[in-house]
Amino acid sequence: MQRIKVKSLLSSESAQEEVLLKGWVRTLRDNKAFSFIELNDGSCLANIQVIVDSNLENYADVMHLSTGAAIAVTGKLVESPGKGQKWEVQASGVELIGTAPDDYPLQKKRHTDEYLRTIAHLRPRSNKYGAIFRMRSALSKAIHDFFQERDFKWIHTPIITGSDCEGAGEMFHVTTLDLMNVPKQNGEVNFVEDFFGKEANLTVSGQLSVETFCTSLGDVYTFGPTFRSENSNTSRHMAEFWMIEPEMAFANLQDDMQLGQDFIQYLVRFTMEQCSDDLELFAKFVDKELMSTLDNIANNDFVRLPYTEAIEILQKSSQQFEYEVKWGKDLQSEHERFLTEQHFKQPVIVYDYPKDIKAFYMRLNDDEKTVAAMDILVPAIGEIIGGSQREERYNFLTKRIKELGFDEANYWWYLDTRKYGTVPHAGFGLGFERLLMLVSGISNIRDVIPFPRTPKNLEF
RNA sequence: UCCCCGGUAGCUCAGUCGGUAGAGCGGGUGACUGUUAAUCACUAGGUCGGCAGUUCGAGCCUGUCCCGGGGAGCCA
Repeated sequence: MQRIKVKSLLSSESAQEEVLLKGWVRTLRDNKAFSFIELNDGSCLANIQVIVDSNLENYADVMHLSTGAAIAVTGKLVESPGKGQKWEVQASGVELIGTAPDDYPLQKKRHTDEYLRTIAHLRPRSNKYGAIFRMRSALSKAIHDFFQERDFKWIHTPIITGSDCEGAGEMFHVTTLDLMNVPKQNGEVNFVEDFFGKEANLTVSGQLSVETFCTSLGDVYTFGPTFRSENSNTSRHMAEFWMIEPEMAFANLQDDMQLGQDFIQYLVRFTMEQCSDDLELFAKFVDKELMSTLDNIANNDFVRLPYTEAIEILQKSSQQFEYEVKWGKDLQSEHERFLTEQHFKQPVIVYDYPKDIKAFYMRLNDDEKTVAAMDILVPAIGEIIGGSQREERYNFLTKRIKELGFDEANYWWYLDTRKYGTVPHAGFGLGFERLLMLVSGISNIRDVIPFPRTPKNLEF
Protein backbone atom coordinates (compact mmCIF):
# COMPACT_ATOMS: atom_id res chain seq x y z
CA MET A 1 0.00 0.00 0.00
CA GLN A 2 1.24 3.45 -0.88
CA ARG A 3 1.74 6.01 1.83
CA ILE A 4 -0.56 9.04 1.72
CA LYS A 5 0.37 12.37 3.25
CA VAL A 6 -1.75 14.11 5.86
CA LYS A 7 -2.31 17.10 3.59
CA SER A 8 -3.96 14.93 0.89
CA LEU A 9 -5.90 12.94 3.45
CA LEU A 10 -7.40 16.04 5.07
CA SER A 11 -8.55 17.38 1.71
CA SER A 12 -10.16 14.06 0.81
CA GLU A 13 -13.60 14.27 -0.80
CA SER A 14 -14.89 11.03 0.65
CA ALA A 15 -14.22 8.31 3.20
CA GLN A 16 -11.57 5.75 2.30
CA GLU A 17 -11.49 2.04 3.16
CA GLU A 18 -7.76 1.68 3.64
CA VAL A 19 -4.96 4.23 3.99
CA LEU A 20 -1.34 4.15 5.13
CA LEU A 21 0.18 7.19 6.75
CA LYS A 22 3.48 7.83 8.45
CA GLY A 23 4.51 10.66 10.71
CA TRP A 24 5.31 11.87 14.18
CA VAL A 25 3.09 11.86 17.26
CA ARG A 26 2.24 15.41 18.33
CA THR A 27 0.05 14.56 21.30
CA LEU A 28 -1.60 11.50 22.73
CA ARG A 29 -4.75 11.19 24.85
CA ASP A 30 -5.52 7.74 26.04
CA ASN A 31 -7.80 5.73 28.28
CA LYS A 32 -8.48 2.07 28.91
CA ALA A 33 -10.73 1.66 25.91
CA PHE A 34 -9.04 3.72 23.17
CA SER A 35 -6.47 6.38 22.38
CA PHE A 36 -6.44 9.54 20.34
CA ILE A 37 -3.20 10.26 18.49
CA GLU A 38 -2.55 13.61 16.81
CA LEU A 39 -0.28 12.72 13.89
CA ASN A 40 1.75 15.22 11.87
CA ASP A 41 3.97 14.48 8.90
CA GLY A 42 5.11 17.98 7.99
CA SER A 43 3.08 18.12 4.77
CA CYS A 44 0.83 20.77 6.31
CA LEU A 45 0.17 22.59 9.55
CA ALA A 46 -2.77 20.42 10.60
CA ASN A 47 -2.53 17.07 12.35
CA ILE A 48 -4.81 14.16 11.62
CA GLN A 49 -6.55 12.46 14.51
CA VAL A 50 -6.01 8.72 14.73
CA ILE A 51 -8.25 6.57 16.93
CA VAL A 52 -6.77 3.35 18.22
CA ASP A 53 -9.09 0.83 19.82
CA SER A 54 -7.94 -1.19 22.82
CA ASN A 55 -8.59 -4.48 21.04
CA LEU A 56 -5.55 -3.81 18.82
CA GLU A 57 -2.99 -6.51 19.60
CA ASN A 58 -0.17 -4.08 20.48
CA TYR A 59 -2.42 -1.60 22.31
CA ALA A 60 -0.17 -1.68 25.38
CA ASP A 61 2.64 -0.33 23.20
CA VAL A 62 0.37 2.35 21.73
CA MET A 63 -0.56 3.57 25.20
CA HIS A 64 3.13 4.02 25.93
CA LEU A 65 3.78 6.04 22.79
CA SER A 66 5.00 9.51 23.56
CA THR A 67 5.16 12.91 21.91
CA GLY A 68 7.78 12.89 19.17
CA ALA A 69 7.66 9.19 18.31
CA ALA A 70 7.53 8.15 14.64
CA ILE A 71 4.80 5.70 13.66
CA ALA A 72 3.07 4.17 10.66
CA VAL A 73 -0.70 3.82 10.79
CA THR A 74 -2.98 1.73 8.61
CA GLY A 75 -6.72 2.18 8.87
CA LYS A 76 -9.74 3.73 7.30
CA LEU A 77 -10.58 7.37 6.82
CA VAL A 78 -13.98 8.19 8.27
CA GLU A 79 -15.94 11.30 9.11
CA SER A 80 -15.17 12.27 12.67
CA PRO A 81 -18.10 12.08 15.10
CA GLY A 82 -16.24 14.45 17.43
CA LYS A 83 -16.05 18.22 17.11
CA GLY A 84 -13.00 20.02 15.78
CA GLN A 85 -12.10 17.97 12.71
CA LYS A 86 -13.83 16.67 9.61
CA TRP A 87 -11.84 13.49 9.09
CA GLU A 88 -10.15 10.99 11.35
CA VAL A 89 -8.44 7.65 10.87
CA GLN A 90 -9.64 4.54 12.65
CA ALA A 91 -6.51 2.48 13.00
CA SER A 92 -6.36 -1.18 12.17
CA GLY A 93 -2.63 -1.28 12.77
CA VAL A 94 0.01 0.92 14.40
CA GLU A 95 3.68 0.25 13.78
CA LEU A 96 6.27 1.91 15.97
CA ILE A 97 9.08 3.19 13.74
CA GLY A 98 11.11 5.35 16.12
CA THR A 99 10.54 5.95 19.81
CA ALA A 100 11.01 9.27 21.57
CA PRO A 101 12.23 8.93 25.18
CA ASP A 102 10.64 11.04 27.89
CA ASP A 103 13.37 13.68 27.67
CA TYR A 104 12.03 14.76 24.24
CA PRO A 105 12.59 18.54 24.43
CA LEU A 106 9.36 19.64 22.73
CA GLN A 107 6.40 19.60 25.04
CA LYS A 108 2.77 20.04 24.11
CA LYS A 109 2.77 23.63 25.20
CA ARG A 110 4.14 26.91 23.92
CA HIS A 111 7.87 27.39 24.13
CA THR A 112 9.78 30.64 23.86
CA ASP A 113 11.57 31.42 20.62
CA GLU A 114 14.81 31.74 22.58
CA TYR A 115 14.53 28.20 23.90
CA LEU A 116 13.57 26.77 20.51
CA ARG A 117 16.62 28.46 19.00
CA THR A 118 18.78 26.30 21.30
CA ILE A 119 17.19 23.22 19.70
CA ALA A 120 17.17 24.47 16.12
CA HIS A 121 17.46 20.88 14.87
CA LEU A 122 14.09 20.02 16.46
CA ARG A 123 12.16 23.28 16.23
CA PRO A 124 10.70 22.60 12.76
CA ARG A 125 8.66 19.92 14.54
CA SER A 126 6.69 22.69 16.23
CA ASN A 127 3.67 24.31 14.54
CA LYS A 128 5.16 27.77 14.20
CA TYR A 129 8.53 26.67 12.84
CA GLY A 130 7.01 24.04 10.58
CA ALA A 131 4.87 26.83 9.16
CA ILE A 132 7.68 29.32 8.56
CA PHE A 133 9.91 26.75 6.88
CA ARG A 134 7.11 25.55 4.62
CA MET A 135 6.55 29.20 3.70
CA ARG A 136 10.27 29.68 3.12
CA SER A 137 10.20 26.84 0.61
CA ALA A 138 7.05 28.08 -1.12
CA LEU A 139 8.34 31.64 -1.41
CA SER A 140 11.66 30.48 -2.84
CA LYS A 141 9.76 28.95 -5.72
CA ALA A 142 7.56 32.04 -6.05
CA ILE A 143 10.66 34.19 -6.42
CA HIS A 144 11.85 32.11 -9.35
CA ASP A 145 8.33 32.14 -10.82
CA PHE A 146 8.17 35.93 -10.65
CA PHE A 147 11.42 36.40 -12.53
CA GLN A 148 11.04 33.52 -14.97
CA GLU A 149 7.54 34.74 -15.93
CA ARG A 150 9.18 38.06 -16.82
CA ASP A 151 11.96 36.35 -18.77
CA PHE A 152 14.75 37.11 -16.27
CA LYS A 153 17.60 34.58 -16.32
CA TRP A 154 18.89 33.05 -13.08
CA ILE A 155 22.66 33.53 -12.84
CA HIS A 156 24.69 31.46 -10.37
CA THR A 157 27.18 34.05 -9.23
CA PRO A 158 30.22 32.74 -7.32
CA ILE A 159 30.30 32.16 -3.57
CA ILE A 160 34.09 32.53 -3.39
CA THR A 161 35.36 35.80 -4.75
CA GLY A 162 38.69 37.48 -5.25
CA SER A 163 37.32 40.95 -5.78
CA ASP A 164 37.06 43.52 -3.06
CA CYS A 165 33.70 45.16 -3.54
CA GLU A 166 34.48 48.08 -1.28
CA GLY A 167 31.83 49.32 1.04
CA ALA A 168 29.59 46.27 0.87
CA GLY A 169 30.59 45.00 4.28
CA GLU A 170 33.24 43.04 6.15
CA MET A 171 34.24 39.77 4.51
CA PHE A 172 35.12 36.26 5.64
CA HIS A 173 38.48 34.97 4.47
CA VAL A 174 38.67 31.70 2.56
CA THR A 175 42.06 30.08 2.91
CA THR A 176 43.95 26.81 3.05
CA LEU A 177 46.98 28.43 4.69
CA ASP A 178 48.23 26.83 7.91
CA LEU A 179 46.99 29.27 10.53
CA MET A 180 49.71 28.11 12.94
CA ASN A 181 52.35 28.99 10.40
CA VAL A 182 51.18 31.74 8.07
CA PRO A 183 53.64 32.56 5.26
CA LYS A 184 54.66 36.21 5.31
CA GLN A 185 56.47 38.66 3.10
CA ASN A 186 57.47 42.12 4.29
CA GLY A 187 55.36 41.59 7.41
CA GLU A 188 52.19 40.91 5.41
CA VAL A 189 50.45 37.61 4.76
CA ASN A 190 51.78 36.17 1.52
CA PHE A 191 48.65 35.06 -0.27
CA VAL A 192 50.68 33.92 -3.27
CA GLU A 193 51.14 30.66 -1.35
CA ASP A 194 47.40 30.35 -0.67
CA PHE A 195 45.04 28.07 -2.63
CA PHE A 196 44.07 30.67 -5.24
CA GLY A 197 47.40 32.45 -5.22
CA LYS A 198 45.64 35.58 -3.99
CA GLU A 199 43.41 36.71 -1.18
CA ALA A 200 39.96 35.07 -1.34
CA ASN A 201 36.68 35.82 0.42
CA LEU A 202 33.10 34.69 0.72
CA THR A 203 30.83 36.86 -1.37
CA VAL A 204 29.11 39.87 0.18
CA SER A 205 27.03 40.50 -2.94
CA GLY A 206 26.57 39.00 -6.37
CA GLN A 207 25.84 42.39 -7.91
CA LEU A 208 29.05 43.15 -9.75
CA SER A 209 29.09 39.65 -11.25
CA VAL A 210 25.46 39.73 -12.24
CA GLU A 211 25.89 43.16 -13.87
CA THR A 212 28.26 41.58 -16.37
CA PHE A 213 25.61 39.04 -17.35
CA CYS A 214 23.06 41.84 -17.55
CA THR A 215 25.05 43.23 -20.47
CA SER A 216 24.66 39.96 -22.35
CA LEU A 217 21.53 38.08 -21.25
CA GLY A 218 19.57 41.25 -20.54
CA ASP A 219 17.35 40.85 -17.52
CA VAL A 220 18.98 38.59 -14.94
CA TYR A 221 18.91 37.81 -11.22
CA THR A 222 20.83 35.98 -8.52
CA PHE A 223 19.33 34.16 -5.57
CA GLY A 224 21.78 32.59 -3.17
CA PRO A 225 23.67 32.79 0.11
CA THR A 226 25.63 35.89 1.06
CA PHE A 227 28.12 36.39 3.88
CA ARG A 228 29.02 39.38 6.04
CA SER A 229 31.45 39.18 8.94
CA GLU A 230 30.22 42.35 10.61
CA ASN A 231 29.85 42.13 14.37
CA SER A 232 26.16 42.99 14.20
CA ASN A 233 24.00 41.86 17.09
CA THR A 234 20.49 42.76 16.06
CA SER A 235 17.23 41.03 15.23
CA ARG A 236 17.73 41.97 11.56
CA HIS A 237 21.28 40.76 10.78
CA MET A 238 23.10 37.48 10.33
CA ALA A 239 26.53 36.46 9.08
CA GLU A 240 24.94 34.16 6.49
CA PHE A 241 21.74 35.10 4.71
CA TRP A 242 20.08 34.69 1.32
CA MET A 243 19.80 37.55 -1.10
CA ILE A 244 17.90 38.16 -4.32
CA GLU A 245 19.57 40.59 -6.74
CA PRO A 246 17.86 41.36 -10.06
CA GLU A 247 19.53 43.49 -12.69
CA MET A 248 17.70 44.95 -15.72
CA ALA A 249 19.32 46.09 -18.95
CA PHE A 250 18.09 49.26 -20.65
CA ALA A 251 16.40 50.37 -17.44
CA ASN A 252 16.45 53.42 -15.21
CA LEU A 253 15.64 54.14 -11.57
CA GLN A 254 11.90 54.45 -12.22
CA ASP A 255 11.92 50.95 -13.74
CA ASP A 256 13.88 49.73 -10.73
CA MET A 257 11.39 51.16 -8.23
CA GLN A 258 8.50 49.64 -10.17
CA LEU A 259 10.17 46.22 -10.26
CA GLY A 260 10.80 46.38 -6.50
CA GLN A 261 7.17 47.23 -5.78
CA ASP A 262 5.82 44.61 -8.20
CA PHE A 263 8.12 41.99 -6.69
CA ILE A 264 7.11 42.61 -3.08
CA GLN A 265 3.43 42.80 -3.96
CA TYR A 266 3.64 39.58 -5.97
CA LEU A 267 5.22 37.73 -3.06
CA VAL A 268 2.77 39.12 -0.50
CA ARG A 269 -0.19 38.13 -2.68
CA PHE A 270 1.37 34.71 -3.28
CA THR A 271 1.69 34.15 0.47
CA MET A 272 -1.92 35.19 1.09
CA GLU A 273 -3.21 32.91 -1.66
CA GLN A 274 -0.93 29.88 -1.44
CA CYS A 275 0.09 29.70 2.23
CA SER A 276 -3.19 30.64 3.89
CA ASP A 277 -3.18 27.90 6.55
CA ASP A 278 0.34 28.66 7.74
CA LEU A 279 -0.33 32.40 7.45
CA GLU A 280 -3.38 32.06 9.68
CA LEU A 281 -1.16 30.74 12.48
CA PHE A 282 1.06 33.83 12.29
CA ALA A 283 -1.93 36.17 12.18
CA LYS A 284 -3.35 34.47 15.26
CA PHE A 285 -0.29 33.92 17.45
CA VAL A 286 2.57 36.08 16.19
CA ASP A 287 1.22 39.39 14.86
CA LYS A 288 -2.46 40.29 15.26
CA GLU A 289 -2.17 43.00 12.60
CA LEU A 290 -0.43 40.84 10.04
CA MET A 291 -3.37 40.51 7.65
CA SER A 292 -4.12 44.23 7.53
CA THR A 293 -0.40 44.95 7.04
CA LEU A 294 -0.25 42.52 4.12
CA ASP A 295 -3.50 43.85 2.64
CA ASN A 296 -2.08 47.34 2.77
CA ILE A 297 1.13 46.30 1.00
CA ALA A 298 -0.63 44.21 -1.65
CA ASN A 299 -3.23 46.80 -2.63
CA ASN A 300 -1.55 50.21 -2.52
CA ASP A 301 1.18 51.81 -4.60
CA PHE A 302 4.26 52.52 -2.53
CA VAL A 303 4.96 56.17 -1.77
CA ARG A 304 7.83 57.51 -3.89
CA LEU A 305 9.71 60.18 -2.04
CA PRO A 306 12.94 61.97 -3.04
CA TYR A 307 15.50 61.97 -0.24
CA THR A 308 15.44 65.78 -0.13
CA GLU A 309 11.68 65.78 0.51
CA ALA A 310 12.08 63.04 3.14
CA ILE A 311 14.50 65.29 5.00
CA GLU A 312 11.99 68.18 4.81
CA ILE A 313 9.17 66.01 6.20
CA LEU A 314 11.36 64.85 9.07
CA GLN A 315 12.53 68.38 9.84
CA LYS A 316 8.97 69.75 9.85
CA SER A 317 7.64 66.97 12.07
CA SER A 318 7.17 67.60 15.76
CA GLN A 319 8.82 64.25 16.51
CA GLN A 320 11.93 64.34 18.71
CA PHE A 321 14.75 62.32 17.11
CA GLU A 322 17.90 61.07 18.78
CA TYR A 323 19.93 61.59 15.61
CA GLU A 324 20.12 64.83 13.70
CA VAL A 325 18.10 65.19 10.51
CA LYS A 326 20.24 67.02 8.00
CA TRP A 327 20.64 66.93 4.24
CA GLY A 328 23.73 64.85 3.49
CA LYS A 329 23.30 62.48 6.41
CA ASP A 330 21.87 59.02 6.03
CA LEU A 331 18.43 58.24 7.39
CA GLN A 332 18.57 56.43 10.74
CA SER A 333 16.29 53.60 11.83
CA GLU A 334 14.15 56.03 13.82
CA HIS A 335 13.69 58.26 10.76
CA GLU A 336 12.74 55.35 8.51
CA ARG A 337 10.27 54.10 11.10
CA PHE A 338 8.69 57.53 11.42
CA LEU A 339 8.15 57.72 7.67
CA THR A 340 6.67 54.24 7.23
CA GLU A 341 4.87 53.75 10.53
CA GLN A 342 3.63 57.21 11.45
CA HIS A 343 3.71 59.63 8.55
CA PHE A 344 2.68 57.49 5.56
CA LYS A 345 1.63 54.27 7.30
CA GLN A 346 2.67 52.22 4.26
CA PRO A 347 5.83 51.23 2.35
CA VAL A 348 7.91 54.17 1.18
CA ILE A 349 10.54 54.30 -1.57
CA VAL A 350 13.13 56.96 -0.82
CA TYR A 351 15.30 57.85 -3.83
CA ASP A 352 17.97 60.25 -5.10
CA TYR A 353 20.29 60.07 -2.10
CA PRO A 354 23.39 62.27 -1.62
CA LYS A 355 26.27 60.63 -3.49
CA ASP A 356 28.62 60.69 -0.52
CA ILE A 357 26.57 58.26 1.55
CA LYS A 358 26.10 55.74 -1.26
CA ALA A 359 28.21 53.20 -3.17
CA PHE A 360 30.64 54.04 -5.97
CA TYR A 361 28.69 52.23 -8.72
CA MET A 362 25.49 54.30 -8.38
CA ARG A 363 24.66 56.66 -11.26
CA LEU A 364 25.36 60.33 -10.68
CA ASN A 365 22.30 62.54 -11.25
CA ASP A 366 22.46 65.75 -13.31
CA ASP A 367 22.55 67.85 -10.13
CA GLU A 368 25.96 66.22 -9.46
CA LYS A 369 25.05 66.03 -5.76
CA THR A 370 22.79 63.00 -5.69
CA VAL A 371 22.82 59.50 -7.15
CA ALA A 372 20.02 57.43 -8.63
CA ALA A 373 19.67 55.20 -5.59
CA MET A 374 16.52 53.96 -3.90
CA ASP A 375 15.65 52.16 -0.67
CA ILE A 376 12.29 50.50 -0.10
CA LEU A 377 11.27 50.90 3.52
CA VAL A 378 8.50 48.88 5.13
CA PRO A 379 6.88 49.25 8.55
CA ALA A 380 8.59 47.44 11.46
CA ILE A 381 11.47 46.05 9.42
CA GLY A 382 12.87 49.19 7.81
CA GLU A 383 15.00 48.79 4.72
CA ILE A 384 14.01 45.67 2.81
CA ILE A 385 15.38 46.64 -0.60
CA GLY A 386 18.37 48.74 -1.54
CA GLY A 387 18.97 49.44 -5.20
CA SER A 388 20.09 51.89 -7.82
CA GLN A 389 20.54 52.73 -11.45
CA ARG A 390 24.18 51.88 -12.11
CA GLU A 391 26.73 54.30 -13.46
CA GLU A 392 27.05 53.14 -17.06
CA ARG A 393 29.32 56.01 -18.25
CA TYR A 394 32.94 54.83 -18.27
CA ASN A 395 34.49 58.19 -17.44
CA PHE A 396 32.10 58.92 -14.59
CA LEU A 397 32.75 55.50 -13.07
CA THR A 398 36.55 55.65 -13.22
CA LYS A 399 36.46 59.18 -11.80
CA ARG A 400 34.40 57.98 -8.84
CA ILE A 401 36.70 54.99 -8.25
CA LYS A 402 39.68 57.36 -8.16
CA GLU A 403 37.93 59.82 -5.83
CA LEU A 404 37.32 57.06 -3.32
CA GLY A 405 40.92 55.90 -3.53
CA PHE A 406 40.12 52.44 -4.86
CA ASP A 407 42.52 50.58 -7.14
CA GLU A 408 41.12 50.74 -10.67
CA ALA A 409 43.03 47.60 -11.64
CA ASN A 410 40.83 45.51 -9.35
CA TYR A 411 37.79 46.50 -11.39
CA TRP A 412 39.15 45.84 -14.87
CA TRP A 413 36.47 43.32 -15.81
CA TYR A 414 33.71 45.43 -14.29
CA LEU A 415 34.91 48.47 -16.21
CA ASP A 416 34.95 46.43 -19.43
CA THR A 417 31.14 46.28 -19.27
CA ARG A 418 31.17 50.10 -19.58
CA LYS A 419 33.83 50.05 -22.23
CA TYR A 420 32.13 47.61 -24.58
CA GLY A 421 28.48 48.17 -25.43
CA THR A 422 27.52 49.87 -22.20
CA VAL A 423 23.82 50.41 -21.49
CA PRO A 424 21.77 52.06 -18.76
CA HIS A 425 20.87 49.38 -16.25
CA ALA A 426 19.46 49.13 -12.75
CA GLY A 427 18.90 46.58 -10.03
CA PHE A 428 18.46 45.99 -6.35
CA GLY A 429 19.17 43.60 -3.50
CA LEU A 430 16.49 42.10 -1.29
CA GLY A 431 17.25 40.11 1.84
CA PHE A 432 15.17 36.95 1.67
CA GLU A 433 14.96 36.60 5.45
CA ARG A 434 13.66 40.15 5.83
CA LEU A 435 10.96 39.33 3.34
CA LEU A 436 10.03 36.27 5.39
CA MET A 437 9.86 38.47 8.48
CA LEU A 438 7.53 40.82 6.62
CA VAL A 439 5.07 38.13 5.50
CA SER A 440 5.08 36.17 8.78
CA GLY A 441 5.29 38.93 11.37
CA ILE A 442 8.22 37.09 12.99
CA SER A 443 10.34 39.75 14.64
CA ASN A 444 13.74 38.04 14.92
CA ILE A 445 15.63 37.14 11.74
CA ARG A 446 17.18 34.12 13.49
CA ASP A 447 13.75 32.50 13.48
CA VAL A 448 13.14 32.49 9.72
CA ILE A 449 16.32 30.62 8.67
CA PRO A 450 16.89 26.94 9.51
CA PHE A 451 20.26 27.37 11.22
CA PRO A 452 21.15 31.00 11.99
CA ARG A 453 24.78 32.12 11.95
CA THR A 454 25.49 35.14 14.14
CA PRO A 455 28.58 36.38 16.01
CA LYS A 456 29.78 33.75 18.50
CA ASN A 457 27.05 31.35 17.41
CA LEU A 458 27.82 28.38 15.15
CA GLU A 459 25.94 25.49 16.71
CA PHE A 460 24.38 22.89 14.37
C1' U B 1 31.11 47.25 19.28
C1' C B 2 27.98 50.58 22.73
C1' C B 3 23.54 51.24 26.19
C1' C B 4 19.58 48.79 29.04
C1' C B 5 17.25 44.20 31.01
C1' G B 6 17.67 39.11 32.28
C1' G B 7 19.99 33.83 33.66
C1' U B 8 16.39 29.68 39.90
C1' A B 9 13.43 22.03 38.40
C1' G B 10 12.98 19.37 31.50
C1' C B 11 9.96 24.26 30.06
C1' U B 12 7.64 29.10 31.85
C1' C B 13 8.31 31.74 36.10
C1' A B 14 7.74 33.34 41.71
C1' G B 15 11.16 33.77 45.72
C1' U B 16 9.44 39.37 51.15
C1' C B 17 14.45 42.08 55.60
C1' G B 18 20.66 38.17 53.64
C1' G B 19 18.83 32.78 57.52
C1' U B 20 20.31 26.44 52.59
C1' A B 21 13.94 26.53 47.53
C1' G B 22 8.26 27.06 45.49
C1' A B 23 4.14 26.97 41.72
C1' G B 24 2.08 25.84 36.94
C1' C B 25 3.11 22.99 32.81
C1' G B 26 5.90 18.73 31.22
C1' G B 27 7.75 13.52 32.95
C1' G B 28 6.54 8.74 35.70
C1' U B 29 2.55 5.57 38.00
C1' G B 30 -2.64 4.75 38.40
C1' A B 31 -8.04 5.97 37.24
C1' C B 32 -11.38 7.15 33.23
C1' U B 33 -15.89 4.33 26.85
C1' G B 34 -15.23 10.47 22.11
C1' U B 35 -10.84 13.31 23.71
C1' U B 36 -9.28 18.41 21.33
C1' A B 37 -2.70 21.90 24.94
C1' A B 38 -8.55 16.25 28.04
C1' U B 39 -9.65 15.55 33.31
C1' C B 40 -8.62 13.49 38.39
C1' A B 41 -5.15 11.21 42.18
C1' C B 42 -0.26 10.06 43.64
C1' U B 43 5.00 10.78 42.65
C1' A B 44 10.17 11.88 41.24
C1' G B 45 13.03 16.15 39.62
C1' G B 46 17.71 21.76 41.98
C1' U B 47 26.05 22.74 41.67
C1' C B 48 19.88 29.06 42.10
C1' G B 49 24.94 30.65 34.69
C1' G B 50 30.78 30.27 36.00
C1' C B 51 34.69 32.17 39.10
C1' A B 52 36.22 35.32 43.05
C1' G B 53 34.85 38.51 47.22
C1' U B 54 31.90 40.73 51.61
C1' U B 55 29.37 38.18 55.79
C1' C B 56 28.61 33.90 61.44
C1' G B 57 25.48 32.90 57.10
C1' A B 58 24.48 34.63 49.92
C1' G B 59 19.37 32.65 45.04
C1' C B 60 19.42 37.80 47.21
C1' C B 61 25.07 42.36 48.25
C1' U B 62 30.07 43.54 45.31
C1' G B 63 33.59 42.52 41.20
C1' U B 64 34.47 39.85 36.82
C1' C B 65 33.58 36.54 32.83
C1' C B 66 30.03 33.65 29.84
C1' C B 67 25.19 33.25 27.65
C1' G B 68 20.20 35.22 26.14
C1' G B 69 16.77 39.36 25.03
C1' G B 70 15.56 44.64 23.69
C1' G B 71 17.56 49.11 21.51
C1' A B 72 21.64 51.58 18.64
C1' G B 73 25.58 51.59 14.93
C1' C B 74 26.58 48.94 10.13
C1' C B 75 23.46 46.98 6.47
C1' A B 76 19.99 43.20 3.38
